[in-house]
Amino acid sequence: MGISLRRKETSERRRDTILHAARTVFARKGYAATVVEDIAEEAGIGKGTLYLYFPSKEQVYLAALLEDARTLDAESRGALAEAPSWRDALRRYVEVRLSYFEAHEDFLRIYMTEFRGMCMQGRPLSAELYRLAQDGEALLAQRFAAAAARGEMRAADPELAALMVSDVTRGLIERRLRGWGRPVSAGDTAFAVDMLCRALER
Amino acid sequence: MGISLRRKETSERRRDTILHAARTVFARKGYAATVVEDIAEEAGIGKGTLYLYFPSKEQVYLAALLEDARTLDAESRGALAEAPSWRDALRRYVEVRLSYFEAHEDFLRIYMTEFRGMCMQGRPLSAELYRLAQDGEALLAQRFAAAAARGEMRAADPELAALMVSDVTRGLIERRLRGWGRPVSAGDTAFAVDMLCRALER
DNA sequence: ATAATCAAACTGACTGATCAGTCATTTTGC
DNA sequence: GCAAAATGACTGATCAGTCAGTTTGATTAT
Repeated sequence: MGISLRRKETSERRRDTILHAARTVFARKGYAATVVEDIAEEAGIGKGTLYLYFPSKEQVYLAALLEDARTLDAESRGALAEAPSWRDALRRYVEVRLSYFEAHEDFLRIYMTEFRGMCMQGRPLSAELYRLAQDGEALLAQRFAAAAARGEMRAADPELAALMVSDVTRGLIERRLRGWGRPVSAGDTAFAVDMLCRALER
Repeated sequence: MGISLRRKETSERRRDTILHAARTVFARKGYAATVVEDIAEEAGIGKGTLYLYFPSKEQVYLAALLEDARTLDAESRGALAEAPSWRDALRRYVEVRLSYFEAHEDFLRIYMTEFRGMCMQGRPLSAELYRLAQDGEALLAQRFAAAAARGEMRAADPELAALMVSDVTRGLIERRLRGWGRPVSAGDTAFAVDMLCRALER
């Protein structure tokens, strides 16, 4: 019993090690160019061992994404819960996402590049990932709807408003990543938030 | 001479056939999953023949994108040139891009999925494609700057404003493509344009 | 304390499949 | 009759996933 527990611990730690390595390598080389052995090497284990923890390359990839997606979702929820007004909610939403992606550039890089592409290829990948990807927007939409109902902001289509906020945020993030085009500064973020607030003002 | 001219004509037509086929197949299966033979088959030629017209799979891919990117750029320019006010420019910009992508879903699918991913992988692909991808936004930014200088709209950062318009447009397009999430209607587009105008009003 | 045992964990050489690009040969149409 | 165009079988490289063999370390026997 004590034994099996210790076993479980080290086994989970190893799983994490693999996921961490996978994020690093996938982020650096992209999904297609990453070879499973690269991940194993980065994790300091043999290729065969990796397959004891995950059934396929794709599952490693999705698991790496999922973990981060869950954390980001939790942080988004926290930020929105604390926001007193819809303006605060909007600002926090943008800020929390920008800072999360800044602190987890690996995740960002993977998410932005391949996952979205895979999504659009229509391949059914992970129901939970799809859900998490939408939950952030849905949460913001709820806040907007409540505020609109209270007459605090423009009443038209809170859902689409949330989607717009989300799109602008994604734009800010992507532009920070991309090697070309205008890099986005902190001031730009404030400006974008301000513009979005204006658009939604009563 | 007459001969070489006719040769040139058919040769260019064949090139176009290949590009057309490539768009279809890349759009359906994605870059990685597409096999060069698929493209050749779709074009009704042998694989070897394809390599007489293009040096590599990647170059076929980029050429297919480039052609559409040029057309889209031209249409965007036309639309913006005719717009009397900055509001019209904004609306037309969104509309022309949405309708272009709607009429060329293949292009859209390729562009949205793989090209942007490749960009973010930092691989140097095609200077002209990079330029074209930015030109649309730059043009809109110019219009905004001129309008702002004339005091017709809010004077703050026309460039970032154009980026935001571009991001929202992209969001509308992507949501129309993706199999999940809220599908975007024509009314949504009008709403988004309206919101963006409000954000930029004096 | 030390050795023997054994199952679970680990490993990396191997396999089968895939595919970009080539080139010796065939076809076309002038 | 011939040069340009077209072809598709072939090659070499790559890689996901497997599995026969090795290591580890906990447990039991001496």
